[in-house]
Amino acid sequence: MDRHTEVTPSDIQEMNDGVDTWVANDFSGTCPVRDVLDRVGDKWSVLVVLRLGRGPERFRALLRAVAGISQRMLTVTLRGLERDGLVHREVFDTRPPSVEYSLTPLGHSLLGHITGLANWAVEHEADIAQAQAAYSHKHD
Amino acid sequence: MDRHTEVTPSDIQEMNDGVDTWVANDFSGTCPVRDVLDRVGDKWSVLVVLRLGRGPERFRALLRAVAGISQRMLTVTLRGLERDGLVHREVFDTRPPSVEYSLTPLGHSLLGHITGLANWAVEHEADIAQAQAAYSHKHD
DNA sequence: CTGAATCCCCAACGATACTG
DNA sequence: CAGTATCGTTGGGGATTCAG
Repeated sequence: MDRHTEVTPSDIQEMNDGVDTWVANDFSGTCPVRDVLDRVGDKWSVLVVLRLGRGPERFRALLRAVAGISQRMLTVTLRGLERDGLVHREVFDTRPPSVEYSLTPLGHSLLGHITGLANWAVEHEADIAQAQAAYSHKHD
Repeated sequence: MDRHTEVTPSDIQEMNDGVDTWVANDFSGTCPVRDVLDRVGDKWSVLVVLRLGRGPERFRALLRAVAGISQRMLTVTLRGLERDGLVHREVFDTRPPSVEYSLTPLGHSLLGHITGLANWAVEHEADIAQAQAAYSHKHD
């Protein structure tokens, strides 16, 4: 099996301990998962991508749609996503100016996975709350 | 469609703008996705869960396995995951003491999704780098 | 070996005000 | 409307030390 091609759960189970280099190792170099996490793992990127998964949207609409995000952070987040090629920015020369953001094909390819995460979050909301309660109980 | 049951990409496309409350909205309450992000969206949780997806592992082994994590952060991260019911902690009364960490069923259910993310990261490593290069070029 | 406690710093983030 | 600029805060997390 060649690394940097595909990683399935079963592959992971099969990998040997000796020279595994795909993730979570102290190899000298960079870990692609670490990179993505540093990038998309911030406070807002996932929520913005998730929202744009519904379709293109303008700045102000996004600002209203994403709960709690500030104007500044929306700008910063969108710039980051644009820079990484996940989001496309299109300026319409109107008055007043309007800018539309949309997912690129790359962004869409990510959307599927984080949608899965979102589903998981909704589905297991209760389980986590319950686990927390049990934990608190065990530790006074 | 009832919220808090299942969210598929197609569902997302179909949702109306009026009273959508599943995510990324300024509704008065809590967003499950926001919650999970605050929890698992930290610097290390995903990598630790990913690693434990390969099988149970002891503290010291995890410390070596997860690139760059400090002793303190491994402890903190594991506590958080344990508290949320994603990780099980088992103490063996030996000398010296040994503690084994493993994924709970809930943790395994999450594993699938973040493995998908890991795959995506590996697969699109190059695309992102290329997008970044193009972006830097366009903006001097 | 596992892990708690302490100290400290910096980068991420929020609020606000200003511009084209 | 869509940003940019500036400032202040905070808490995440790294290094280190101590303990069972």
